Amino acid sequence: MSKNLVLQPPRGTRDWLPEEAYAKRIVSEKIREVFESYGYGEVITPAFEYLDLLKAKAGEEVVEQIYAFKDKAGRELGLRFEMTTPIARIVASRLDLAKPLRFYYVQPVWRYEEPQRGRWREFWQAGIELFGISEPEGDAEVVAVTFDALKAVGLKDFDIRVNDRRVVEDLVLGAGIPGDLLPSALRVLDKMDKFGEEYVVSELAKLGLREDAATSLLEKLKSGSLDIDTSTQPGREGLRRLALVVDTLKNCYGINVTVDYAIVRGLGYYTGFVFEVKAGSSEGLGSIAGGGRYDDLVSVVGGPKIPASGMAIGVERLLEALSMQGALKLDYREVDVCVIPVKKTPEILSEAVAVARELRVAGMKVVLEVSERSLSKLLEAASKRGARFAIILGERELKEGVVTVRDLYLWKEEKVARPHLYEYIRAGSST
RNA sequence: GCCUCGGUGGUGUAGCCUGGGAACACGUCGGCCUGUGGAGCCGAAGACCCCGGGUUCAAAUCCCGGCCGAGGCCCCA
Repeated sequence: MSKNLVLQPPRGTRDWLPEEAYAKRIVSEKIREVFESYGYGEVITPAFEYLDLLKAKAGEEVVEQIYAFKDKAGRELGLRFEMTTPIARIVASRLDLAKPLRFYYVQPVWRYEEPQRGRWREFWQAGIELFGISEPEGDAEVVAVTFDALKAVGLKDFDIRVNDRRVVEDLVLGAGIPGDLLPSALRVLDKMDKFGEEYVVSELAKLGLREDAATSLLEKLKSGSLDIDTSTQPGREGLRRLALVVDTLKNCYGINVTVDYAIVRGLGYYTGFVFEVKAGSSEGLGSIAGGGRYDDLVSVVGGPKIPASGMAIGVERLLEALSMQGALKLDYREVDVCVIPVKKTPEILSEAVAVARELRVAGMKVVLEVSERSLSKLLEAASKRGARFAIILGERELKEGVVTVRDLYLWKEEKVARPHLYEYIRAGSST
């Protein structure tokens, strides 16, 4: 063994110890239940894909974040940086599957970025994709699933912000910004919350927008009103659909969302509706979840044009937000019962194994203590590990056909006849 | 790509400014106590103070370079 090995996990990755892994699993399971309750089915795809596929519809910036490599046969591959493109591949290639399709996943993805709070190079996404529904009601369903999933895990005061790209684009172009500067303008507008109106106006001036035009543009954007003037056909369409999504959510699902024209979202494949979720009291974490409509992706990947809408929850961010809110209360216990043979004679040991097996079969977590330490040390260890009971087994017990059950919480112990052991422990566990 | 901070036993830290004995907590192991004192007390093991160079009689400490990490900007889950 070399002494020089780096024992930390690589930058941007992490280990999950039992308690953390448990929290992640519980949260993931609650999310899955919500996804499945809406009729979504799980899909699992490879960690790596052909590089060309991943590049197909990603912005240039995202392409640079792909972990790319060649396999031994020279194939150009890359680790998936999100799940939507791989799933679009499935949909594009499996035209035999009847639409609409409802898929979900809980999987790790990889991006070569500079790590920060809530930003990892390997992270988990839990998301859904809805293919074959072009109506705004599909977008509303996606938002509703997101809402229910976040509620199910106990996230408090989160805010869902919705937008349609075409509306902002319409307004920005209408204000007089040339088409080629649109991306820069959108980026500037996104800074509204962070740097304030004055900053945005001055930045827009650099893009050639007069101050009064910029101010009136900001007025419209800030209003979050669905009753604004649009100048283009796509803009009108976007506005109409956005209003429908908001209405459906409010009137049918009872979910209130905020219209925020600054939400644009980075991934290049969104074609209209977009949304984002941020949680209260989790500043600096970025968005917990996000999604939108991507009607072109399946065709870009080589399939027919199939409308689609989807979203992803950042599992690590969700966990961190939950723990910041103090909403991550889990009763984690690794061990329920510790079986301690006093001496390791064959008779005692086989009785200990039998006792442990009996309780394990009944669904309890049982450690059979086999290390050579004094009884008091072993009791101490069992207690620290969080076990509720210690079962002490030696010659005396064997002779009498009983076991000594020590309640490590109540500091009591009692001899219990073998046939009543499980009953005794089960009764004690629930107090 | 830019910026800030950091790297000291297994883990988390103090010490660094104002250079000279490497400390504390937890953890581990043991003794008091070879079938029940989970507490407590006592003890032990465990660190070439990230690497390399420089300054100095003397460097964990000051200086330079590198490597690694955590955050911020950008962007994003």
